Amino acid sequence: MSGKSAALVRSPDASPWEAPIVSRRVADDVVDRLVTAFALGLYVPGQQLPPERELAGMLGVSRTSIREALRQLGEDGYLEVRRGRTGGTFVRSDWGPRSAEHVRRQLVARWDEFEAIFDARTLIEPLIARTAAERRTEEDLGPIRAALQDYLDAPDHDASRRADARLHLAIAQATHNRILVETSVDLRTRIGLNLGAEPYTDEVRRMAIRQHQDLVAAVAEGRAEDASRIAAVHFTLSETLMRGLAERAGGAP
Amino acid sequence: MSGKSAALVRSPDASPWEAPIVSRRVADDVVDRLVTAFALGLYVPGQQLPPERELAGMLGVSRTSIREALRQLGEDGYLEVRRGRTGGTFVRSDWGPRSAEHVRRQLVARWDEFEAIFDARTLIEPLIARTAAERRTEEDLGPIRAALQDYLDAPDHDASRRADARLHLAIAQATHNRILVETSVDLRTRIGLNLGAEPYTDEVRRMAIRQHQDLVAAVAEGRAEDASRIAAVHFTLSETLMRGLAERAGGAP
DNA sequence: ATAATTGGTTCATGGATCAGACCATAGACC
DNA sequence: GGTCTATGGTCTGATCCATGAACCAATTAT
Repeated sequence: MSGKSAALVRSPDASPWEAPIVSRRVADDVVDRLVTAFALGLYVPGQQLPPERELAGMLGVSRTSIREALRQLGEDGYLEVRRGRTGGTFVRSDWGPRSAEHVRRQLVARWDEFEAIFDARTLIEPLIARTAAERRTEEDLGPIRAALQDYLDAPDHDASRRADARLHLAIAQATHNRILVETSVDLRTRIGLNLGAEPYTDEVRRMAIRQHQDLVAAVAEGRAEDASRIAAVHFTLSETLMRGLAERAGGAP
Repeated sequence: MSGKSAALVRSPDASPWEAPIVSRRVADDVVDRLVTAFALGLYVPGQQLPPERELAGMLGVSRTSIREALRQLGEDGYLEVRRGRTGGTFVRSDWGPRSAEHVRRQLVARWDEFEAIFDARTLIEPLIARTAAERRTEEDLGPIRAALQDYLDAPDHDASRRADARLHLAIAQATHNRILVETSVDLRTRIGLNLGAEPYTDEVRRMAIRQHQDLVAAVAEGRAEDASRIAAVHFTLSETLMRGLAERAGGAP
């Protein structure tokens, strides 16, 4: 079967089925779960994670594996542990690749991945927004508006990121399609994995607030084309910001 | 952390992060790879798989794991083995759920999954077609046209399915985005996993031929909107066929 | 007949994972 | 101040998974 046709496997190769299989360890899955939770804003910096024994029970794995996962996350600077009676594992407030050098290396190493993710996102998120506008029910609007309000009220960057994640998640869920929700979460998580945080300035925040308001209004009123267009602009802004960050960090080719 | 807000987790729930982690075995990954290869038409019924030792080398796993995977696929009736010098493992010509009863059970069990997959497909594939029409280069057109020709020349159902898979893969690759390619392949594979084969009649084939020709023309000429529209119709047809099959099998609710 | 190619089987080894026990720390609580 | 308790830190033995290698069995090319 090495005679796979050259026509079939081309440059953006779809993971050729003969690629080596890497056996994933349980701890790696735990790491992915936790990073996803962080990216979704389920844990904010400073917040305490459940005790290791409880995490083990929740995820159905041994404490050994939980500890290995926490060790990895700790190495990357995502976590901080305190011992003693009120101790525990806490999310660091400056999590993610910390030094500029670290950012640069991350970006260079994963630049291709990066391009693909952002590209896919600016294509798929408008589709999600359009579909949400077409399908949203009254019950969908509650979580969406709540997340928007939280976003407007967010006192700091972290709260803002968290509300942003919840808002886009709620919109994705308004499509009533599990696969679209998963895709959206997956893209967001991959970006979180690669970077940690988007750049953030007051001007950016003002633009994002306006876009979020417009997007929610379009979805609520069922203006599908508007929702699609606004989402396209919104995620293009996000992409531009990240590219700027990458170029300032010297990571862009 | 059980206090996750009710607003955040709703009916099409995006795999709650606390769900138990299932440790995947290597053999299961091998099974997935092989089924994907089948769904992509890389192996046609009657064709011989590489020897176990060679598969082990290709996938970077032990022969033990390969054998376990082949055992599973054999149990499900996908494979047939012959011993001796010219022996080997062969793809069965009637693979997939074989009896109508089997189909019905499959459909009932996975009906929700099913709905979501088809729904996502009719949303995402037009996006892929549109993007392919916008971005395709001259080099992309070769594989696309070759696959279309193979589809037109296909002497039987199996060859037709194989060419169909290659055609849509080639179009997805013309988007030059790895994630879109993966998504398309993933959706196709999931459908293959759930069903094995689509219904197939001469009339369906005539319609599909026309749609494929139109789709390729639209992509080749860069008519993005046309490509999107044609893809929407095409995959809606596919969905309708499957629903019909499901209802005749008594599986639809 | 013999050699070659393939699947079928067995075994020893190392690593991953688990369950459980126990230790160490530091703050709560009396 | 002393004790209790909730937490992280460490260790051990058992079990299961995956590997690599050797060898057996069947079948056919030569």
